[in-house]
Amino acid sequence: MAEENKKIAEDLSGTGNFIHAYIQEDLGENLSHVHTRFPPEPNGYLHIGHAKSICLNFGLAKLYGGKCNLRFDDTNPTKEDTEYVESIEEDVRWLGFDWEDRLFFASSYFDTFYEVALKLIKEGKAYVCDLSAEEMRQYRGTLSTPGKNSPYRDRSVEENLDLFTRMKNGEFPDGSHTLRAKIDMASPNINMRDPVLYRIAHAHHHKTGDAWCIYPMYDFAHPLEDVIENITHSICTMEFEDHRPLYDWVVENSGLPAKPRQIEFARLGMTNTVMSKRKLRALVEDGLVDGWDDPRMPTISGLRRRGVTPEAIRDFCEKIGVSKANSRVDSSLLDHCIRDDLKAKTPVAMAVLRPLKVTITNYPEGQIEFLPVENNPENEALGTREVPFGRELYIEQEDFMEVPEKKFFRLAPGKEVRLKGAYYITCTGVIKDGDGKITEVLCTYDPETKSGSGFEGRKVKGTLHWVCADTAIDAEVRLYDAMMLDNDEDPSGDMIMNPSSLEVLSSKVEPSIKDAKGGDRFQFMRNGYFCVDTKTSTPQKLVFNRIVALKSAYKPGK
RNA sequence: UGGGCUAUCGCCAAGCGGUAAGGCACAGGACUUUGACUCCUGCAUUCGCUGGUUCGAAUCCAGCUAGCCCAGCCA
Repeated sequence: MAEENKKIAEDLSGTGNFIHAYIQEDLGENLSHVHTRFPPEPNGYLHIGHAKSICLNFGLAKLYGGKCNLRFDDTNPTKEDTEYVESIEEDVRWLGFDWEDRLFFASSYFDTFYEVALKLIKEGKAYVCDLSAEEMRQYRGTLSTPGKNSPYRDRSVEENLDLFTRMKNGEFPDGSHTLRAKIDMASPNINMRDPVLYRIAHAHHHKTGDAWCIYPMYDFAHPLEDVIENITHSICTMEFEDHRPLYDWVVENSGLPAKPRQIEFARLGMTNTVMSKRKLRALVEDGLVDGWDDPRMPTISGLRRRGVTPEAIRDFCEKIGVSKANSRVDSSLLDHCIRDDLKAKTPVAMAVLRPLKVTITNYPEGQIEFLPVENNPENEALGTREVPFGRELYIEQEDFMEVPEKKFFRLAPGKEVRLKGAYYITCTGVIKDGDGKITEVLCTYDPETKSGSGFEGRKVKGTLHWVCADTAIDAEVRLYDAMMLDNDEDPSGDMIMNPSSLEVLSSKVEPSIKDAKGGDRFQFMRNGYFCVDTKTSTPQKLVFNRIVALKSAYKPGK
């Protein structure tokens, strides 16, 4: 086994982040396997920051031939709910990870936690404290001054055992007593100043019901959970770095054999969005977004509904790397990963987001012809389809300029462009309404230039997408922009919702996609990637979410 | 002002004493029936600062500076 481990370590030497170095160091010594865990508290929905942790934990386990558990850290019943455990399971599974038969709940270890607490009391390492929350804060001292011992610190083992048992039996009200570790009230690390191990909470737990009225604190429960599950590497975020001495203290004094190693990494920050559970919940509760799965949300469910693939998210998590430095990843990297994943596997269709009517004056009235168009030029396996063409069409409003600016090589009076898969057309005039607004563009087409005919007579600079007016179907298209804009904060320091984060359009799409189902993805040529909304789209009225726009080198007005 | 952590290109991020990987972004160019994709090219004589050790330092040492985290009976 040791040889195998060395082999793995050698194969991986030089790979990426600092965690590998730690693991390889451990593999070289006494570790015969790698066992990690993803331990969310079921008090909210998962977001892309959690995806980073999920990819890290499951990824490391897979890389080293080990295992990764899904464990709910449900030690605070007042904030948790089964709604969240269900959504978390769904999200982790959707992301493509498998915890097999290792789905655990901290709450199922409550008996063991209690036993360890008893052991600590008997060894004089824990005591029941009667200080109120306010008093305890006073006794704790400050960042720069030591705390002082609780007057209850030297109770006898017998008294502590009696009191703790009565706490468990429900004889005391919330807040009246706590069980504390006896460590060092003068420690420069505040976490070591006799931390609370258990508190009283007469609350209903989503798993254990009313069986308990005392609940363990994170600092006591988490290391024990890791020990019980034989976790070798307990990976968490940077803010727990100061807790590591306490983590090790609990492990050491638990009397249990496993010795997990806690490793901290920097949580994900991203531009133009917020990642804090508190702020995301506020957006949902204030009705600023359409729930946790609003397509603008950085939640896994929001990204899923928007049409982002798990592959793209995994690729993103790999590309951002893992380190201990505070960072804020540019959201354009996520956009890139999304496009990169979708470009070859998504069929292309034509949709005109903001329609402008075009009449081909020399094309026979009433005639419709079907033109073959490839579904994805990069992926022949996706085949071709027949797209109807007629005298009346729609093109994109932004593809026409009555007075073209320099470098505008789309349609303009007297200019010729290609209609994708169809013909060259030349603009011969415009029709305006009473306000001078252009309502229709008049063109002629050249039959000789038919797509696929091999016409080489002349080149044209622009190729436009279009849709046949008679056969087009109406669709609602939702364009999303950044949910939050960086540097746009209110006085409280919170970011403000971007007022143009959602734009709803009445669009025209080609008839070939009329049977699209919720979750189906398309590239709308020259526009971006879109996904049929799973919540609101109906066969009568298709609704598309824009997943991400295409890149564009065209800079209007430049 | 106590303790912990971090500092390498606009944004991420490798690097672990032998003379600055990669990705994103950006800028040019080629190609193009998507101004997309793809392909080229460019993009840190320099690693928070200052000293020191060394033939040689982003890497070692010392001192400074800046940012983040910790005073929940939250996780």
